[in-house]
Amino acid sequence: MTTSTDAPAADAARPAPKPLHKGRQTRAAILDAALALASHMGLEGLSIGALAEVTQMSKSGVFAHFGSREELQISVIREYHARFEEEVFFPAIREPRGLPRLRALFERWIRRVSVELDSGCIYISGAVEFDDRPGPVRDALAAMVRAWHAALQRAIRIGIEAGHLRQDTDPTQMLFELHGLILALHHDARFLRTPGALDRARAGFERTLSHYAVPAAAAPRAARARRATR
Amino acid sequence: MTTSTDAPAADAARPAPKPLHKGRQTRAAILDAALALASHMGLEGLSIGALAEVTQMSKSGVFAHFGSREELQISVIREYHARFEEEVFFPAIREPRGLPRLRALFERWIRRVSVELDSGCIYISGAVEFDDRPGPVRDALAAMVRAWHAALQRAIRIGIEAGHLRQDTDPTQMLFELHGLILALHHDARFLRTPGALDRARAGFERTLSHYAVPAAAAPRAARARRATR
DNA sequence: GGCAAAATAGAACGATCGTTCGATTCCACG
DNA sequence: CGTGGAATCGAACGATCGTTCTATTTTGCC
Repeated sequence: MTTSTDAPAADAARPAPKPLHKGRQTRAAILDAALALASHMGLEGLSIGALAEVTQMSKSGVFAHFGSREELQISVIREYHARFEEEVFFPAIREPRGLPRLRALFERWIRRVSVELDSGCIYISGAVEFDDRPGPVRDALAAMVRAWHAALQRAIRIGIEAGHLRQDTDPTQMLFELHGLILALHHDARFLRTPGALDRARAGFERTLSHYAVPAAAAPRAARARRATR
Repeated sequence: MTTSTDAPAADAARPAPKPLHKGRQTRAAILDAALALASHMGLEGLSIGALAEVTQMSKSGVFAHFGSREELQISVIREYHARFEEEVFFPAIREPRGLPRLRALFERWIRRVSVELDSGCIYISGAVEFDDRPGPVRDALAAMVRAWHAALQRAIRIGIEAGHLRQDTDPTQMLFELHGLILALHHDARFLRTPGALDRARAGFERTLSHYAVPAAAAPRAARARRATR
């Protein structure tokens, strides 16, 4: 019932602040399955019955860990957020301030979104599912997305302070455009299955950078920086 | 494209004036309600019961017009496609070839997506809902989206031929970036409810154009007066 | 106006959903 | 080792889903 199929001894090595009762353990396993299921069927497609089948438990056994379907959905969102931080944010934030950090953030973001074998991005699918559905789930989801966007804007602002980005860069506008590239990648790769979408997202990033980045040490008003490819 | 059920015996005359039986009439009314419902709840959120309630009919009465829920969903997609053509494509295609036409296409696209009181874009929500759900609905949806994208690429290619866009423009890449702006607009306006998203999409379009459009000097016929960055 | 056909209503079905509740099994700790 | 509390099960509930079937109403046409 642990995340790894049947290797009971491997769990001991994990650094455990929590006493790691039996309950926590299976709760984590359920959440793991729920995350995989939600990324394929969407947050609204999450059903306790299907979750019980996957985890080899009874419906009520699964249910007892969350108390309601809504709470389960919110837990899934929080878990996704934690993993997103772990895989995208934390590694990238260790890069040097400015352009390198921004590059790392975008590259890892791209990778997280484009994996089709694994989960689709719950931030993206959830945004569409709940854009007309008020409630706690939507609130939780929006809070996470806003936090991530705020982190990106911070990285952009640092890039401006560091002199890597043009002084007149509007962080909100730049984030809007980068976010668009991610969404287009998600659309083309996962829905249309268009090959090469990943490279197009990268090319779009470079093209965006070619506008917002300072060429060398020029004044911000010299808008005609013609960099030869790449 | 009479793939199946709905045409009784008049298969031969497709563009014939519809006799407008009572059946067609109510079918159109149902489809109208279905479109409104699907744009709020998603294509998967479409339920025949709710549809019957809205149209003041019995469930089986609604059902009889489509034969299955899948066929209803596909009908909704086709109806949305028709309206999309009517509101976005046809008016824009009457603009002069090249940049003016491309501008009109994007501006109308933006407007169609950003109306929050009315329907959300089924192309966008459907793409997320069905990116992991093979079947006829996904196929129909993908076909419509691809047709729309093909039309946009055609407009971009014409822009290149007309000398309005740079000769080395990659239409697929440019479309990818424009599509990203639309998706970001949809996300920010409908989910995050961020004010000013519409203007950011327009600004993104101009910034994209400032890269792909030929500078005023090289245009064969005084392409466009270059404004000095607002 | 009458009549076949089309359109719609009504009831019922099996399935699945989230949720509740009481019984039962398991685990941790004294 | 035993026991109390946590964890889990099993069955059942009401609701809603898509779908089917049989009546009943309505419509279009001669």
